[in-house]
Amino acid sequence: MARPNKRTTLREVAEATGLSTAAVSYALRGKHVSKETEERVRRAAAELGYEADPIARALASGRTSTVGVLAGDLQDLWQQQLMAAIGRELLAGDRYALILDAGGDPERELALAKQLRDQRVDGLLVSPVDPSAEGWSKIADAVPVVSIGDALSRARTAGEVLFDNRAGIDAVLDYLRGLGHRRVTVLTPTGPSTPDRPADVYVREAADRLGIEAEVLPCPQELDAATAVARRVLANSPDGRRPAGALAPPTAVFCFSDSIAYGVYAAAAEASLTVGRDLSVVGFDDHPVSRVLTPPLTTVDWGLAEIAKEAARLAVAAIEGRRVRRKRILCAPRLSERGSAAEPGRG
Amino acid sequence: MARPNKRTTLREVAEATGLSTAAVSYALRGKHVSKETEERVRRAAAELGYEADPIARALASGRTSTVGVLAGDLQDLWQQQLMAAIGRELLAGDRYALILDAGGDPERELALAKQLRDQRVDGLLVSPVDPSAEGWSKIADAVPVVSIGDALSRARTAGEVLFDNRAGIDAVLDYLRGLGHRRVTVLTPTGPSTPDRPADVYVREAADRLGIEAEVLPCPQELDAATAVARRVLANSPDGRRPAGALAPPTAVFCFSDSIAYGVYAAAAEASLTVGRDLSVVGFDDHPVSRVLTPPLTTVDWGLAEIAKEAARLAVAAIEGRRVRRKRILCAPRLSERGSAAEPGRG
DNA sequence: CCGTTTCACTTAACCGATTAACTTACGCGC
DNA sequence: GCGCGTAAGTTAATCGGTTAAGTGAAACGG
Repeated sequence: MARPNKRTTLREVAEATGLSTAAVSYALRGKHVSKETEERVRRAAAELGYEADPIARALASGRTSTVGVLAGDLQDLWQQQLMAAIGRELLAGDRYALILDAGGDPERELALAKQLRDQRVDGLLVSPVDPSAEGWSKIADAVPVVSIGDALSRARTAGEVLFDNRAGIDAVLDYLRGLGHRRVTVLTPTGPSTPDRPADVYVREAADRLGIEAEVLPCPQELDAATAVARRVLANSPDGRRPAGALAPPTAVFCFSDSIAYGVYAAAAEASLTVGRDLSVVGFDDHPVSRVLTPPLTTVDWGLAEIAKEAARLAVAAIEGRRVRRKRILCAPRLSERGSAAEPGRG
Repeated sequence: MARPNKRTTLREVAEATGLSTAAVSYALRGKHVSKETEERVRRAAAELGYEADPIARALASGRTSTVGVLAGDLQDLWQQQLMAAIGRELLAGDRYALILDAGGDPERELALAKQLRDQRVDGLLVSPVDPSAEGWSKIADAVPVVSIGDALSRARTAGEVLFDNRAGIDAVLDYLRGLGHRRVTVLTPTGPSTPDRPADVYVREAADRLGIEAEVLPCPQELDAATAVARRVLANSPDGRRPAGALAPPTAVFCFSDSIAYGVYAAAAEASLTVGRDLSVVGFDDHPVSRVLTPPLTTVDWGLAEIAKEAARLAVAAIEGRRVRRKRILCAPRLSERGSAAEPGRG
């Protein structure tokens, strides 16, 4: 009524009740005031439509009941799923999730993380582009950080939700080997900061152990780019049109993300190869759409819902200052065997 | 060096340079101070590693160089794409996009919008669950709001990016009719607040005009739920197993979103129907994955990149107080004709 | 009956900036 | 030499809360 387009402030509630601003502030947060006063204040606040200004509160108290969620690359379908799941999980716990996208740029990633820290997010969840960056350390000192997918090697984080990549790789390669494949191309995501990806090492180890000839190639997540890479992989393909000096054609492609696998599907279609018969494809995320492809993509399910739940739990625990049994959650892979991988046909 | 884990404040820079905090504040923002002083201040600030506290700044100035992006439902694949695109667009313009997810809940949507307004986002982009809600009005009075997909009927927004649904519906139904379809099921997204969707009306009008028998059914976006609905639609399907009293089976399904179409693909596969031969399916978003399906999904392309660009442009213009020629952008549909729709086979 | 808690508030400092209003000093025209 | 405009800073209020420290009165133990 009073001033149009102006919010009611704490002071106004104080004047309305004849109390001090401090009393009102305490009352609204249920701290050492009499039952009656609290009730009186609540009533007045409701009447005036008072709602605390989060910015002022953040400045004074240093807290915001807000959690930052930083995606390394929101273009990636799987990260989209992850962010959605985390957001929902946090919302269920009455905290606002602010989702930011680093767009795959390590510098931007740190800049955004700092921005969030400065905005006083109570906690920060990251699916990092560059987990080994120096900068994480200072950030993790100022706000509890939970990382997902990769451990932040130089920071003391509040928790980590990691994937047992070794087990996942073993499972997939075992499976392919069991089907009879001996020549597998492995497409791993290109990352700016990955001089010697542990995943690559695992692949080689597993391949050696199983007697599989594995060719590891970096591949972008984005569909068109992935398709282009896949085209090159299939160029030296079963029908014999293979350039001199090219590697032998793979009978199976193991993709480190389902979006990469989609690129392979697209390239296979162009080359008139039938996935699941002429070419086996295995993914690594279990994106919902993977079930709809023809044939449905055989992939690795890491339990997205639980990942989100665990990550949120770790963050909330850290925010509330609770200790937690295990700061490091290791997700186990479950192979979702569907139709896209089969025995190699003609080699 | 001085105090560990404590940021340098404006005051400290002031003391270091022997100036007042006001002078430093002005200097850092290049306002009426001498060149030399400005230089001196910059140097000192850099030396002390000073960075302005965004919260304090927001409280004092009311601005944040931050834009809120509110997704009605981040579970929806298309909105995921949209959010990613918008985030990237804004980042390119040096503004941070804070993405929030309302989870399809209209009340939560407004609560989050208020939260963002209170956090002093400079602008707000919304892909609304409930565009007709009262609450938008107060929010749009406090911060420039650009809505995407639906106009906020009760608010004075800073801009709108809408889809020419009528044209899209006409294009699709025209196309299906041209192929020979006379019996089409239309799956529109379930929305909590849609008592009489204009889209439904358009469909009926177009169907009447074209002599098509259209059955409009609400359908959730989420894959499993959509599959369930699609199963029911196909239950009374070409092979004759149709329950007594059921509607005649459609020869084509027109889905108001690609994710719904994915559900139809899944249900069709279960029923051993070949999409593009036994059943025609058309989508409405052009999600990247749609190209990878077998057959590739015929769908409507609205130009996601341009939508994001226009929305960001409108928001930025409003934030900077610039006037803009057209506040209302109407996106034209482009039918991406691929393999999922064909002439009806045996009916 | 006195000293000590405890309760229920109040006072006032503080968070870290921005910004309106005021002060100085200098240069300039006449 | 005087008044005036302007450039370059300073002072202090303000944004809207939180919170440590203080105060006065009632309750309580001995």
